[in-house]
Amino acid sequence: MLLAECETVDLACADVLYDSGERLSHVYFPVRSFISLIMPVDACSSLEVGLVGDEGMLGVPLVLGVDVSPLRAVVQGAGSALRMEAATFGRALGRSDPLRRELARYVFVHLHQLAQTAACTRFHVVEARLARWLLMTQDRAHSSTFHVTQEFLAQMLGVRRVGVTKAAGSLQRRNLICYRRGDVTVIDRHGLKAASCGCYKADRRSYDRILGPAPWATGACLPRASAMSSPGWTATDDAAISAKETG
Amino acid sequence: MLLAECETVDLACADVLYDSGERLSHVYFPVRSFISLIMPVDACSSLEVGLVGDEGMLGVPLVLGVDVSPLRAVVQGAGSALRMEAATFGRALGRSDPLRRELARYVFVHLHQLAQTAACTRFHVVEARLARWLLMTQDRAHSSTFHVTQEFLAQMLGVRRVGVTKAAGSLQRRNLICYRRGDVTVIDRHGLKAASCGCYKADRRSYDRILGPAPWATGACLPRASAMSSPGWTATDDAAISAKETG
DNA sequence: CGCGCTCTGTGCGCTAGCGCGCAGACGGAC
DNA sequence: GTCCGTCTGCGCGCTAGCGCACAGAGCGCG
Repeated sequence: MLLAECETVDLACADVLYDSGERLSHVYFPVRSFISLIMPVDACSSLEVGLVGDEGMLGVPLVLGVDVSPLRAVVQGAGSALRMEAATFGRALGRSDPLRRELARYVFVHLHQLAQTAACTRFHVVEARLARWLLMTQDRAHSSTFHVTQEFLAQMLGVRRVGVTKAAGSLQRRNLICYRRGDVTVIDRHGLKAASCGCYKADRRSYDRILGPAPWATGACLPRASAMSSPGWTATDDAAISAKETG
Repeated sequence: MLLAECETVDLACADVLYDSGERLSHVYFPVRSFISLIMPVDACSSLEVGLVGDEGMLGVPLVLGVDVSPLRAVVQGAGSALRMEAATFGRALGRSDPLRRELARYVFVHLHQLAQTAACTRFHVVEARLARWLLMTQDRAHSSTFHVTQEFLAQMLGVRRVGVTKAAGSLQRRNLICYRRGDVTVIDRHGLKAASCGCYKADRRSYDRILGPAPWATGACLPRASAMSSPGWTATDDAAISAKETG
């Protein structure tokens, strides 16, 4: 029902869907794309505080009845997404109690992730944070290979590029990833988890607990999050990834 | 209407209203007390990610339909608060659309504050963060003097006690505050703002924009936030503080 | 009055990460 | 093949904050 009022759009890498302080014109439901939520702090520093893929939605403030975003939304993985006018979304929200309830739960997960990120950013070393970031991205890219430059990563983690170079080099030497000119491949997902801080697992646990099986954990259509996620992703990759999740 | 279903409780300093992962039995509306929201990361480190006084409420997850809290809530300023059973609160929420809308806006502000804190914690030096913290606390204590040890502050800011000692010493030498065995007095609020990072002002702007005049900005009963705040606080201090806010 | 607890201040060696600048490596465009 | 832009790797000096340990200062309590 919700999908009927959406239009499909293709998002290109580095597109800015909205900037900090801007009005939200649409909500987005990524299908194969995924998007970074970035908190700018001054002209040259910023920090990623959230990552949205087909497990979530972009436009949390609209769920809360506010039409400006404190965060910048930057497309990090190109691909398709469904989107809906803010006003249409507001009406849909008003009509459907279950939708409102489901999205409220998603807001909670987002909130939890924010708090987790705040603490993680404060206490954990770059290498562990990088490992966490790679795992999160892999989940949303539904692929163990994706494109991301160290410069971009540095912006996300709020560190210097050199810091990323060192951390990535270390992970590569330990045969956990392979990094070649912007193309990362996760080789040893299990090892990467061990190298990451507990924050990755904490995020996942929170999501699964509140919203049930996520796109990365099941091959079937999501029973509870169906309103938020979208059909169209292939189950094969996810299942392959999930099979390794036992660690 | 909401107040009728609340009971008044007295909160003592260092009371833990709920711990991370615990079920939320009540929501709280601080009257003269204020409460720190803390994200524990491991046994010995934690980070304050929110502060709730009479301008807000404790129990955001319940607004979102989730009954566990990812955060620990510790009473930081002793005093009275109104509280309400989680179930009763849920019913009230279901009955009143305006209440739900108002609280959703508060959740948004909380969310914004979380993101702000994440970035602040990453980029700003201890001294600036301390200044921000003191200003936030002064707002909620409705007094320029309050009790807080450096040890506690260190926990909140996620740094060593020594770091706080140095930062507080610096602020004191600059005649912005007076620190004597756990009793802090803000002497020069304006100067303290200058010494703090922009995050304090950003928080305030966000609150005022979304929820309108807060208890710290007006002597009248809040027109929009009345469901969340409570009568009983004296306007004099706030007015006195507000008078200096022009900076 | 003196004991003991709590809170603050300091010193020292260490590390992670910063700012800057530069060199090499890869790869697409012409 | 050559050129040039992009991406990665490294060196160097520096700072903020860490871990640890200890000294003094205020204050309540017996």
